Parts: sequence; structure tokens; C-alpha cells
Amino acid sequence: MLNEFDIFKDFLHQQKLRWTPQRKMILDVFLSFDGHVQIESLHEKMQAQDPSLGIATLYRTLKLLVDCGLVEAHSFQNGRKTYERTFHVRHHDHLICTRCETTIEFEHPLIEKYQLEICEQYGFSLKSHKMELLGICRNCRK
Amino acid sequence: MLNEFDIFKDFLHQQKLRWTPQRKMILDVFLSFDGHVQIESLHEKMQAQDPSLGIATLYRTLKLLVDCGLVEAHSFQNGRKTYERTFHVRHHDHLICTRCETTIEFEHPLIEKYQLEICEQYGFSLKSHKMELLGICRNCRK
DNA sequence: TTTTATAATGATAACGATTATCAATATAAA
DNA sequence: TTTATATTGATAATCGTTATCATTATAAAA
Ligand SMILES: [Mn+2]
Ligand SMILES: [Mn+2]
Ligand SMILES: [Zn+2]
Ligand SMILES: [Zn+2]
Repeated sequence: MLNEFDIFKDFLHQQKLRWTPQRKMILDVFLSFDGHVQIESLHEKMQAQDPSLGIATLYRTLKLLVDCGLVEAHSFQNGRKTYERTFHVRHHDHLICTRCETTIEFEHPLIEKYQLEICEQYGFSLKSHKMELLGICRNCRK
Repeated sequence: MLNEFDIFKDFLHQQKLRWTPQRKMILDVFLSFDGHVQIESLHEKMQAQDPSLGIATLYRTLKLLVDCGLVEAHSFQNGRKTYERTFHVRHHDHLICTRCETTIEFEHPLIEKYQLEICEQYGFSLKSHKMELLGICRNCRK
């Protein structure tokens, strides 16, 4: 049973790239978080474990993880990206509260189906999609 | 019958802001474009009409136009924003070709309906949404 | 029509997240 | 081992957008 580390290793090998202690540690740290993570949090935790690790390597590795399909990058609100694991995680879209920045995850099979229909209609080959519903969450409405 | 200029003027007045020749010209130039416009195009056309007009004012005015609801700002691909008029233009979402950056506009009433249902379910007050389908367009697939 | 309070302007410096650069080092295949 | 080349960390650069600030323009009030 393949886990994320094996998948990443295979990907690197296929691309003639190399498996390094830095990449291992970054994947390790990334997986220790749940949900949406920001570079800043990853960097802090990394620094705690090994202060010699540079932030450029963190950015580079995250990009590789996205390329190999283990991670999804979101550009929600404030210009900062967030990262989310996708391996053994169901696809979903997001409700985003513009007041407290909380996100709620949801999925709707019919919306996904209609998206495909629309693409067919225009001869479009769908690779991915982004759907964000922006508003005020239950808590913030009180 | 109100047009964009009247609406903008009213908005400014409500907010105790001022109607200036620069704001008039920027709205004028903006409306002379169809579809999605980038700052760069607006700036070029502005410079042609009046080279003394500064780019800071362009950014500031676009932001006001978004605030008053006449314009929608998109952050599609490369970090650059595009602007689109919304007055007397039906709401729609976008198919975006990641190869040639062409966009196709579409609307799907049921998708919109399900979005509302999801929000109700989570006690969420929906303000706006963003839905982008990314892939390869018919032309680029050939 | 002045006066007056304050909003707007243009030039340009600053911002800030991400990328590029580069010399030193590490990896892995031969 | 050797060797080709990928990777690293430090840091400079990028670039669209904002903030700053002194000067000027607007519009309501007098
Ligand atoms: Mn999520
Ligand atoms: Mn559009
Ligand atoms: Zn909230
Ligand atoms: Zn295309």
C-alpha cells in the first residue's frame, strides 16, 4: 500500500529528481497538519526541527508536491497561498467567511456533473476547477 | 434612466467623495472596452488621452468602481487582475484555457440554485461566488 | 462670490509573497 | 570511487499593487 512518501519518491525518480533529507522533512511536517496550511506555519515548524533549512527549499518542495498531485494550492483571500493534502481526501469545494476567514468544505455531485456537461458543450477538456462561495458564516451573523 | 456615470456620481456623493475629471475619464475609458480588461490596457489608453494622469489614480478609481458595484475584479491566472463591467451584464462564470488563456463565459441556473441551497444548509449568507473551470479549449486541443 | 474643510491627485517609495541567481554541496548512477 | 548534475541556502530581484506626502481641487457653507 503506497503512502505519500513512496508516491513522492516515485515521482522524483520519474522526473530524474532526487530524494533528499530536506524534501523528506518538508513532507513530514506538511502531513503533520490537518486541513489548510500556510507557508508561514510550515516554516515555523520546520525551523523548530532544523533551523538550517531555507525557505526557498520549502517553496520549491511544495511546488513539487503540487506537481505530483499530493497537494493542492489555494489562493483564497489575502494573497497568501494555502496548501491542502489531496491523497485519500475527497474532492470538495469551499464556503469562505469573509469576516473571520473560516472555511467550510462541501461537495455537491450535481454541480460537478453540470460542470462536466458545460465543458462538453464547449469542447473543453476539464483539468480542474475552483469554486468558492463567499459570504458570512453562521457565527459571524449572530 | 440611470447610466453608469450617474450611478458612480451618486455613489461618490453618498460616501462623501468627489466627482473629478480623472474619475470621469477613467470610467469613460473603462466603458470603451468590451469584456475583460487589464490595468495595462486601461493605462495605455488613458496615457494616450492624458499623459498627466497617474497610475495610482487608476488603481484607486477601479477600486471605487468595484465598491459601487459597477465593476467586478477577477484574479485569474498570472497574478494580474482583470476587470469586467457588471451593469446591464448578466452574471456568468468562466471556462479558462490554461494554454491560450482564452475565457468562455457561461451560466447554469441549476448550479446557482444548488449554491444557494448549500449556503442555507450551513447558515451561510452568500455574498458572491467564484467558479472557474480550468482546462484546454477546443482550439488548443487540435 | 469667497471661505474653508477636506478629499484627490501624481510621483514615487514601500510592500510582500514568491522566484531567480549562484557558488557550494549532495545525490545516485555508472 | 568517479562523475554528471540536481539541490541547497542565502539573498537579490521581481512585480503588481499600496502607502505616503506635499500640492491642488472640490463642493458645501458663509
Ligand atoms: Mn479544503
Ligand atoms: Mn466575464
Ligand atoms: Zn465568519
Ligand atoms: Zn486555449
